[in-house]
Amino acid sequence: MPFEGDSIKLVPKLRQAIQQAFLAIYDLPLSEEACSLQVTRKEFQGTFSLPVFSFAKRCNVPPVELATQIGQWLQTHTNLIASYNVISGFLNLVLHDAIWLSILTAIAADSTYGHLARRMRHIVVEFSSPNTNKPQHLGHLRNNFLGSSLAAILDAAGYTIHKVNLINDRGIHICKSMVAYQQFGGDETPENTGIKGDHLVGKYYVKFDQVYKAERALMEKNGEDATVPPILQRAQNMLVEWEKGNPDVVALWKKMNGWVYDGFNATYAELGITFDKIYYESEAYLLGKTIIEEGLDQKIFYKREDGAIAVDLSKQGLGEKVLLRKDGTAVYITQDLGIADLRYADYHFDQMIYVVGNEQAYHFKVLFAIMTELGRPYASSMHHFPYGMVDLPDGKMKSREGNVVDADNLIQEMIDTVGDYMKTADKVTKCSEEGLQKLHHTLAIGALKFFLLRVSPQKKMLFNPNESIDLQGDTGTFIQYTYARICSLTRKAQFVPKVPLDESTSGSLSPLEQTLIFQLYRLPETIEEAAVAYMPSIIAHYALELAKTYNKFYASHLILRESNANAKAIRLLLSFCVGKVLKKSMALLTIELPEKM
RNA sequence: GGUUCCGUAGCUCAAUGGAUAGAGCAACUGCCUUCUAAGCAGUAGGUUGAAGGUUCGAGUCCUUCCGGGACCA
Repeated sequence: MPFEGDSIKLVPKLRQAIQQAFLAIYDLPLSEEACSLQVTRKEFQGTFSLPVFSFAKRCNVPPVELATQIGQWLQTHTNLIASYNVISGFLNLVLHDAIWLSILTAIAADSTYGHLARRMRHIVVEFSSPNTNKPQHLGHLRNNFLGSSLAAILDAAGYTIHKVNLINDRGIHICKSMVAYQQFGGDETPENTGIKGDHLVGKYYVKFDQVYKAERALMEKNGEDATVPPILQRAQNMLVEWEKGNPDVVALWKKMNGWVYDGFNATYAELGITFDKIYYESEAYLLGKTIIEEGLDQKIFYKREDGAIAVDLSKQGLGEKVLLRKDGTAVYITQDLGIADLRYADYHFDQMIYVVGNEQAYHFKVLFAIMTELGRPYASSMHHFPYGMVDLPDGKMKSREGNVVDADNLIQEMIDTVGDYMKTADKVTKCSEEGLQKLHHTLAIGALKFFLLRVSPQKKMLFNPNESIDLQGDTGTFIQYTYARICSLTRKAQFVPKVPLDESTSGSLSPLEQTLIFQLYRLPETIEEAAVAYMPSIIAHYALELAKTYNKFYASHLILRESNANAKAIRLLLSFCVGKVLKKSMALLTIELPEKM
């Protein structure tokens, strides 16, 4: 549990004390590792617990007796423990209030609390990576949020982060919407239709699929070979023309991609998603092709009889993988090879993280295996961060069939939901019309982000479009509300953090106050844990727990109206710190907190 | 067929190998003349997919099976 910036060194001190106790009483030397403390369950009194079963066995002393002796020793030989209790082999430790108060003041005084010591390591996080043939949907939202949150968490954990986006702007799927637009689009533009650019292009991607299916059905009915219907043939031809640089094709491609970028940028802006650099596959697929030449020269790759270039990864259990089609066009992985080299040249990263859905796990195993075969020094630094799909009640989303929860629509629906809720629940927030719009937006985006981030990344999750995302219970809104409450208190008290507290400030803390300070104390270790596990959900649950405890505290303690000046000062400072830590935690999830709501 | 991820309350999700498996939603009962009721307190809800194994202790680790998803042929 120890972490950088723990000025109190509470846990290390406790562990050392436990080591000393075992040595003094049982002449048993223990590593600090062995003295691992856990958090006391809330039904028992105490903060830290030491399970003594394994020690009892080694010392040949009954667990309860051993726990009692250690507890006794700690109480008399250290200034940390106020009391202890032993329940069936667990030694529960209650700390002195003075310890808690010194921790509280240390947290209040630490302007960078929640930032771990810098490590001289660069991490590139790639996320979002949309295709330019359709607008973004709910699945992209999970990706965007996971990627930006992971980047924020790793940044707080001390790494230097580079957020990059890789736009899939070329390839057969892009040609499909281009072909359909060419054939059916007339002179439609985002301007003359009023349709957002990415949605307009997406419309033709769906159109392509409809025509393709109709053509197939007709050919099958006529007993013809239906593997390549005319519209697909046109798309394949277009891809070849594009790679040749046919001016008309390139012009169309540029025009349609431009529309999509305008649309994407609007969505990113709405969500507060930013990147340090954007890569385009169209700029790297040729580099990928030169790497394929390199692999051929080194006999790592080979040319198949049908003319396709492939690599044999059967000894890694991955089978044969095609790297270049028989017509010479690049496949998905061709460009990833090029991009990898390009990015290493740009950043010399110590770690490269791909935030991509778990359905592409095989793809990344292959990519990393190839980079290893090619002897790239950074091959072992590349990691796939897989996350589960967002499913709908009736199954998977399918863009081609238009069966998707569109990101832009969902955002707007959430904003409307917030507005409706405030109207029907008669929530009045005193602010300008502009401020109200901003509030609706903050609450809507916050609820959406939290909904998607509180679930463990690797698990698939379910979204029911018929039920709007809750604004009550374990939600982002709950945390935003808690924060707004705290701001209201500190505003009314005209509170300015005063650290250290007056010498006279002491007094006993309630169990809830102790718990709150302990939870505040756990922020850095929680960040560390989330960074190691790549799990924003850990931060989400931490923030929820903190907000829950605070609301219990708020309901059961007087703060502004407390007559005891010491207690009031402590509770205000505690509230201030909870607000500060909530804000920091939510920032790690890229969620904003309103000061009033 | 092979690889891999998952399976916990009616639903959505938690639980560094630790104590009586926890929250929220939905249902029900209380609490606003007092610091924001988007809140708080309470009731009810479980054979952690199944069976073995490892050990002081398994939802968690191992094996097999069942069920679901994804990927690779």
